[in-house]
Amino acid sequence: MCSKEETVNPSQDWRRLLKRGVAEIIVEDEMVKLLESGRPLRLKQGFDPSRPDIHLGHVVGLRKLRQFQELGHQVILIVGDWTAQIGDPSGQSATRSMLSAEEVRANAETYMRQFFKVINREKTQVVWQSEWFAKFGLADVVRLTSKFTVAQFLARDDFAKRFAAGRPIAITELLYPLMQAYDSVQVQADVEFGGTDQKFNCLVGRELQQMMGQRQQQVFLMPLLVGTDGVQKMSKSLGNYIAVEEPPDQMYGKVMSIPDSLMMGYFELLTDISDDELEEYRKKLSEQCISPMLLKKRLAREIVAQFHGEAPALEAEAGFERVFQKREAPREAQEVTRELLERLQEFSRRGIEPMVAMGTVGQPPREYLVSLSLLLVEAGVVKSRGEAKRLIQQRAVEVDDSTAINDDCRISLGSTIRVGKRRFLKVAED
RNA sequence: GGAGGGGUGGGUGAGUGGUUAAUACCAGCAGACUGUAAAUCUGCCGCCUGAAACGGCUGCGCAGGUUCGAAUCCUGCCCCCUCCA
Repeated sequence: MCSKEETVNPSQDWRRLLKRGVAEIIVEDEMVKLLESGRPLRLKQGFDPSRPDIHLGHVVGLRKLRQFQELGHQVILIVGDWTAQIGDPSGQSATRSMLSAEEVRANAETYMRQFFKVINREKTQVVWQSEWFAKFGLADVVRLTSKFTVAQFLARDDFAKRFAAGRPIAITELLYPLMQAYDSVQVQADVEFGGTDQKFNCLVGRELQQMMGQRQQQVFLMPLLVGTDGVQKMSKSLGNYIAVEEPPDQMYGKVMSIPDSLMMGYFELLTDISDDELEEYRKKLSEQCISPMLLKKRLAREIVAQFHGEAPALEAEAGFERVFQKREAPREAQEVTRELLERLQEFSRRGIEPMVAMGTVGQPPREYLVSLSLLLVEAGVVKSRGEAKRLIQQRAVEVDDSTAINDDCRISLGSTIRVGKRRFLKVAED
């Protein structure tokens, strides 16, 4: 590298954006030329409103978009209200059911609320696919499809695999990349952003643009974030995701639960920590002169702060330390009311002497004999009574720091009940 | 139009009349160990009653039927897949 590039120079800022946390740029040279031209670029990002939840996996790409925005480029957000009806075929086998117009609208709103937590709304243009596809006729469809062959589409990895395995590929699924490509034509995209699994679709966009006499868009592919399980890509259907709208303490906890091996990747893709610092951490980790746990706490803090702010992030950290490191009860827990206890006591009395430990005569009691399993079910922490009983048997339930041995249990006002590691109930004081 | 295969618990997938609430694996939950990491070990993993159960209920696409007894047999229906044309 020449020394010129190391100086802080606004016109060079974008060079960094092409390096960090990027899986592939097609075509990189052209991308560089575009950026050098100094013209504000039209950055296309589409989404499918059949699944409106944004998680950290999506955030990887959104952060990149945001960074380009900050250099003055324009984001075009495409609401895939038509492709939503087809269902995203990438990797998955299931054909999704069609959504009603209202559902799509509601999903789109939910999506955008989350989207703009990362993306600057001012520099974003939102367009709906129906703006052009609603006018599409069969003739248009024929024209569009006639430009491509089945063989071309079978080149796509997941189609090829399914075809080879004799598994079904719906015709509408073949339409999906075409529609996405046509979006690029409509909005005259300069760059399309997506995860590496979007490569094929984005490339179809390039081809179609060329056929329609437009300049080809560049394709910016982001690595897929590995989910909390440490194995598969983060996705809602696999349940290994951290959602953008997750409350601070949960978000913090989920980050803490990722395997150490993912930590540096998360730092790289999801935080602004400098490359130098990243390098330093990497080194220290491999030399074992930094505690992975402390480093991960920093990661969790950084991530939570991005979505909830500094103060809530620190609070989440304090809560985490309290509950999981010191094993104390959380500050706030779901409350069990006295009414519930009274009701349960009636229920479980069954011939046992009506009274156990009461308060002063004439005063309401401070302690109740209840069925613990029933209490857990009624409070909604556990699905069934059987499950609750199993948990008790497995010594997973604690009442005021002592393990509950059997189902019949004395519960006092103000008691804390813990189920497993993370479920808590607090009995009302009065 | 023809031939064949299949629909089983969150997923994959055994089971072809009775110790089958249903093998196994994955996921999940809990305990031990810990850093809510990894690895490891152990237990659980339909619902209800119960201290517990070899107690009851529901359950193998849907609806009926045969049988002392059916996920397993019969009838009808719905859905899916493959191959040939």
